[in-house]
Amino acid sequence: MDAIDLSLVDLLRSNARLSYAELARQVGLSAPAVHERVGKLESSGVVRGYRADVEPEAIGLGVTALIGIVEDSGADSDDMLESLRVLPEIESCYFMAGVESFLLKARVGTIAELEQLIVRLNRTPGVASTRTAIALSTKWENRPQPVGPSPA
Amino acid sequence: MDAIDLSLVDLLRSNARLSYAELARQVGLSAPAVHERVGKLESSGVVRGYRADVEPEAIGLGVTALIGIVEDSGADSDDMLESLRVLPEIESCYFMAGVESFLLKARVGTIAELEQLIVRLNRTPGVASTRTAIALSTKWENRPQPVGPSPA
DNA sequence: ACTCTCCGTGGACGCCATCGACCTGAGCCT
DNA sequence: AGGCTCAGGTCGATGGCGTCCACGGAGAGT
Repeated sequence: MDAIDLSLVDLLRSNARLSYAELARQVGLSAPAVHERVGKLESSGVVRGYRADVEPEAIGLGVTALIGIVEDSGADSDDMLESLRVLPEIESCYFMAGVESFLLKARVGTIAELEQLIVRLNRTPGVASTRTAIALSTKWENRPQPVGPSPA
Repeated sequence: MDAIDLSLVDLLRSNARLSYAELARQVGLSAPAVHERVGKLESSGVVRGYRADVEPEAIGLGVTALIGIVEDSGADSDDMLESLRVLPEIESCYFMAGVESFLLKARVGTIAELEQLIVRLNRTPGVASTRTAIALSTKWENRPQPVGPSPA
């Protein structure tokens, strides 16, 4: 993980479809060298994948909610995690410090679907209670913060 | 936005570096047709960009926090938004229903940096108070939920 | 029926991805 | 010091891909 790797990561975080040739020009190496470096970043797990960033409303996911979950005392967090993992609406899942053990970001199409999701969550073994906050609008999301040296 | 567009979006959400040729094979069109469709999805704003999904710890961003912000009565939300937007640590920003007008997801390297961020936030005009919850671990994040027809 | 438009196909051409062979410098052992 | 070894780079070649263009068919409107 040297400065060139950081630059590559930065470049790919801002545009994952850059060609190896273009990456090579940006960092001052040859295309095969960049190809090998990116391959290593992928297989070492630094780069987990490449995602298109899609306007959620356009694909029928206009409702965003953040849901805190309080666990039953004595509940098994791992079992709960498995129950949460199978719910596709839960896009993100954080294990938190505080009363609420988990915080979920969920995305659904309608308020009715959100209601169903909350009901399902409250029925899940180990869940003592949930607290839902609805996002009225998303100002921005997953903005990549530059981390490398300032653009080489 | 027909079924083929949805498939393309799904494919690109799970792997943004698929070639047009490969996309074409998956959806049963020719490469130029796919090229044009994806171009339209981009220029119409359905596809906002392509991001590499990077392990945050690997780039020195090991601390994730969620911060709720209560606004001063009479504060101008737009001015506040501009103040928030310039803070690179704030990866996501939602305008919420409830007492806390904004919910931020911030990522920093150390607890000390988080402290600085919180201090800065509390000094920002229009901010009445903040409430910070620290994520002990991220179980998963930005998992794309399939939305199209089941894989054609 | 004619035509306009949209959206696709097929062909062509230059660039890119990717492989293999070779080069160079750092570190280390004898 | 000399030389081995390995990591990590460049260079060159080739097959596939991206992308431009001209062309064609289906459906709607007049």
